[in-house]
Amino acid sequence: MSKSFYITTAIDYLNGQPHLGHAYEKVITDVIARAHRSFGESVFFLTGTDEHGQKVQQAAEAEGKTPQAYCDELAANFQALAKALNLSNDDFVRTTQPRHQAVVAALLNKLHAQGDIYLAPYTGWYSWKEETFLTDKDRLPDGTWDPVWGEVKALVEENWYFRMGQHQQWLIDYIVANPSFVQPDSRRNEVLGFLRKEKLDDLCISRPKARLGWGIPLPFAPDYVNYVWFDALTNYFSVPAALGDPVAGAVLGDGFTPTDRRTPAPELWPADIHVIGKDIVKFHAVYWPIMLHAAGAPLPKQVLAHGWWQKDGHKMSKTTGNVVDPIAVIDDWGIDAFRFYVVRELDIGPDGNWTDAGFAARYQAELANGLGNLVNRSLSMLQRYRGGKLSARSMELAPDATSAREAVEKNLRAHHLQAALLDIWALVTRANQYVDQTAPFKLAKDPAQAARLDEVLYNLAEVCRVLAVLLWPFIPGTAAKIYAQLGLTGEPSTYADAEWGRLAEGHTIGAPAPLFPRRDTPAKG
RNA sequence: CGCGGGGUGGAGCAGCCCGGUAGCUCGUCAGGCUCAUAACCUGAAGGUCCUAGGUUCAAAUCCUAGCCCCGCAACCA
Repeated sequence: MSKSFYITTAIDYLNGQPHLGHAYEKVITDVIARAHRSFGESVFFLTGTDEHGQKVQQAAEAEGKTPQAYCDELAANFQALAKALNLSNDDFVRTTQPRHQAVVAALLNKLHAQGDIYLAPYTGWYSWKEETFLTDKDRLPDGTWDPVWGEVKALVEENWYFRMGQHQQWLIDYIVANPSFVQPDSRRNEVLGFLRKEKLDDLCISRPKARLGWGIPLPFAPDYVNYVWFDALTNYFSVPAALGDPVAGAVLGDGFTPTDRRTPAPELWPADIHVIGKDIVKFHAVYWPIMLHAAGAPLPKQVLAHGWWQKDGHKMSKTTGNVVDPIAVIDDWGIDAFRFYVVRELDIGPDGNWTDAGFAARYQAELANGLGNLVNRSLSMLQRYRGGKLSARSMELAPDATSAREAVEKNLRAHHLQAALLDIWALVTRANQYVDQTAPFKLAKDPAQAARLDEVLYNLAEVCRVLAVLLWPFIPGTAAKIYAQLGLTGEPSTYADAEWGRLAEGHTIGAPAPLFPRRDTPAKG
C-alpha cells in the first residue's frame, strides 16, 4: 500500500449552527478530493468538529446541559451538513473522541519529555464575571474597563508554555524555500511579513482545571487541561495516528498504541492539503508547522486558504440577519446547484459575494439552459429518431472534448476550480453550437441523410458522457444522472473515462429527463 | 505609517503570477432555428481596463505615487 492523498478541512468550533462558510470550505475540499479520486489516486478526506474550550463549556451551562451532551447535539448538525453536501469524507473527527485525546496526550508527553514545554507564571487582568483574561486592547479608549467585564483585577496564574519562539527563523527559511507551502501567494506574503516583523512568543497551552474543566488533561500535569490550538490542530495528525498510520506512529514512538486501528492501516501522514479560511492562516502556517517540527514529524505539504463570503456586498452577521443558510438553499434548489454556485462564483483565495439573484441567474443560464438543456435535447433526439440506439461512431467533437479534458485536469491539479468549470462550460457551449450547425432535426427529415444523422447523434451522446466524467468532482449527483440517462452502469468517477469514444455502437440509452428544471419565478430577496 | 482584499462596457465577474487581438454570465437591439427545460445559435451596440507618472517595440498585465470602496482587530470559514 502506498501513501494516500490526504486532505482536510478545518474542524468547526461548536459555538453555533453551520453556515455558508462552513459549507463552502467543505465543498471545495470535496471537489479537490473527488478530483484526485477520479485521477485514480487513493484519497483520504477528513473533516470534523472542535469541541473543547470555554465557550462550549459556558454555552452548555447556559442551556443546562453537560458539555458532552451539548457537543453531541451540535456535532450531529455538522455531520448532517456533511451528508447534505454530499461530501466524500472518509472520516469525521471530533476532538472529544478518545482516539483523538490519546494522540494529543502522547504528543504533549513527547514534547514535555524533550523539554519543549515548561511552566511559567502569567500575570494579567482577569475578569471574574466573564472568567477570562483581558489585555490592554480590551480597555476602553479612556483606559478603563467596560462594565460588561465586571470587576477586573490583576491575577497571577501558573501555566504551561510550548517553546515556539525559538523556531521562528527556521520557519521563515522553510516558507521561503517552499513557496507552495502556504497558498495563495498573498497569504504566504502575509505570513512571511508577520514572521519577519513580529517576535514570535512561546505559546500558552494550558488552563487550570479549576477555571476550565472542558478540555484534554495535560498528561504530565493533571490539574491543567490543554487549551485551544494545540488540541484543535492536532486533529489532522491524531486521526492518521489512531488509524495506525506508520509515519504518525513513528513520531509518537513505541509507547503509543493506535486506538482505532484499521487493517490495513492507511498511509496518510504528512497531509497533502489543509484547506482553511483566511482567518486561521497564522495558526496553520505558524503554530502547526512549528509543533510538528518540534515533534519531529514531517510537515503537511500545503496550507490552502480560501476567502470569505459576503451577502449582497455586506458582511454576514447574525445580528443583522443577512445570512445564507446552506441547508435552506439545498432544500430549495438541490445540492448540486449549491455546489456549482459556490465553486463557480468564487475562486479559492479572494472574498466572494453571495446574491440570491446571482444564484438564480447561474442556475437558469448555466445549469438549466446550458448543461441541462444540452443533455436533454441531445438524448431526446437520439430517443426520438433512433429509439435511443447508437448506430455509428464519430470523432467529430473529439478534439473539443479532448482539449476540455486536458484543460480541466490541469486546472483541477492546480486547484483552479472556477477555471475548470469555465473549461467545462466551453465544451457545453461548443456542443450547443454543434447542434445548431449540424441541425440533426433537419437531417431526420431526409432519409438520404440517415448516416450523417447517426454520426451527429453519436457525437452528442458521447459529449454528454464526457461531460458527466468532467463534472463528477463538482456535481457528482448530476454526473451520475447523466450516466443513468445514457443507460450506462457504474459511476462517472474515473477521469480516464473522459477519453473520447467509450460509447459503443449499438449501445442503447435510457430515458431523458431534465436535470435542472427551469425556475421561472425569480428568487425573492 | 496596523494587516489584507478590491476598483475591467448597464449589472456581476474572469484575465494580471508567465506583458502582445479585452473574455464570460445577465441585460438591450436585430436576425436564425424549432430537437430541447419559451430552451439553442448568429450578429450588433456599449469599455479612457480608478488616476498620474515610469519601464518596454508593446502594459488591464510589471514598477512608483495617489484616490476611492470593502473586510479583519468583536460569535462566526
